[in-house]
Amino acid sequence: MEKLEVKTFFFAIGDYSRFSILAKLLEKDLNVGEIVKATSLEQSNVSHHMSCLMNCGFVSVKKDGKARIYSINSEIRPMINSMIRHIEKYRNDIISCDIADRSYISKVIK
Amino acid sequence: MEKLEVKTFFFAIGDYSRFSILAKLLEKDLNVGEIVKATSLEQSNVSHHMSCLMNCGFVSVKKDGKARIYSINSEIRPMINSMIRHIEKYRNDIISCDIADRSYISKVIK
DNA sequence: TTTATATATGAATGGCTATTCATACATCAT
DNA sequence: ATGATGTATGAATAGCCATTCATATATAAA
Repeated sequence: MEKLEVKTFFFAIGDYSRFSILAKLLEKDLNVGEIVKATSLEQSNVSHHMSCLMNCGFVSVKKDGKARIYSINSEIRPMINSMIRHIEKYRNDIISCDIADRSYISKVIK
Repeated sequence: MEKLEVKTFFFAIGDYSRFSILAKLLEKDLNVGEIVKATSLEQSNVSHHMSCLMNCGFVSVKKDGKARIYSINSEIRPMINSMIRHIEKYRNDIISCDIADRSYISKVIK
């Protein structure tokens, strides 16, 4: 396990917006407009994120008229599910951590 | 699953240095000096990371003379293991992703 | 007490990168 | 064709945060 794959893995999946998109896609396939509504992200921003998720092999896409329908790749479903379960189970522990660096995060959370 | 816990979770675990430390701690408990050797990080840097991992509940510490021996908390062992397995299994897919953003990463990897 | 070793803490900063803005491209309807 | 709608792309930037440097604290040995 070397630096490149670990950094790339967390770069792709460790961003809140991208992880949220993957979580939504666990439930059902969505086109870009639907992802925009589901996440409250801007359209161009969503497209950038989808480009990242596509190229890292986390999602697939198919055309449907003007729309592009994205679906999560089945191989990563268990991984995402286990991360979500972990975050939900240890929610309180995670939130209660009180490190200096957390101030960085707090500033960003609206 | 809300923004704060997701961001905090990935903030703590999604950093390569911290993830590497956790991976080392899966094998055996280590004091700071041993972590320094195992990861080639600087001592003060390791201490900063341990502070983060402590406060987020990922590791525990006990004194042993001048040394502080850190151990990974058993609840997160399965999670870290599954992440490592995933990264190793899909190593080629992860590495072969060719997104614009990857240039950010490539610059950093030595 | 003095010195040495192990670890922690505080401040500063350089560079990564999510987001935004502007615009281009693709498809469909009229 | 022309307009409308859905999506992608390129460039710019603001600010997060890992790392480094300097220093403090803690413990042990002499």
